[in-house]
Amino acid sequence: MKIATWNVNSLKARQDHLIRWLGAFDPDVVLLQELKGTEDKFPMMEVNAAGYQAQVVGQKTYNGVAILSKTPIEVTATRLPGEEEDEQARYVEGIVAGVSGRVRVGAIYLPNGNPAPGEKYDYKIRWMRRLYAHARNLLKTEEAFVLGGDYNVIPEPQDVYAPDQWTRDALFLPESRNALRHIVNLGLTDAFRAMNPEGGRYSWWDYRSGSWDRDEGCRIDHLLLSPQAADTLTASGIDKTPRGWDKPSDHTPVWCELNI
DNA sequence: ATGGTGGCGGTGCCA
Repeated sequence: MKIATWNVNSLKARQDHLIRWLGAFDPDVVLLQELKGTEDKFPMMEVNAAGYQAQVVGQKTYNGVAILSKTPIEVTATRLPGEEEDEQARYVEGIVAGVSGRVRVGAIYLPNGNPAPGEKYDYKIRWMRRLYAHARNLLKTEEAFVLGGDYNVIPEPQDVYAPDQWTRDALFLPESRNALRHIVNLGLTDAFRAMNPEGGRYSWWDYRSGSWDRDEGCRIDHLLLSPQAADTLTASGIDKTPRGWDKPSDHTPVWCELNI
């Protein structure tokens, strides 16, 4: 089972890229972020025609997440628990069936948090604490799950070009990295890092300053696996192809393969 | 050096 995550930076602007990439890469499950539209704007007919069912949590202009799957999706959550007044569309979770078992998948769009310090950074850290609590609860099920998405956190210096330029950024502040490590230390596996020990591999490149052409990016899109999912991990990678297409998203898909 | 680019929506906000 191939599971991928991709921040498309507007599905309206990236619909053709999504359909093209689904056909080329043939994933079983895709976790999408930054749809930047409400549910009624989702191109359900085109996604269905490509062979996928979809569960969408949308929002006007900002955020928006979705799960795409070749097999039916049993939705288990449409928001991250822990802050009832949080209206931002940043989480959707469901259970999908594989050949030999089932896996729970969560699509995550973690707050950017800039500028830091400030209200937006406080929201980011609160959101990460909520994710920690939710992951801890999910682990009690002792089932296979994948929490994947745009985490907006650079885990280590080897995951960013010129880390010294990012020391004041919300994506690389010690408190952000500590909060992510706290979540991983519950017993989760960063799929890409587990299968690719080398640094200098990125999932996002700024539109500005020729970052893509210079390969100056950072790795902020992650697939975190429960122990039961990690036990079935056979491969993981970053598909840089769509980032090189005309009018691309600034992110490119990160994927893992599970024997489920 | 405080920009640089892109999406949304039709102005500034967000990333």
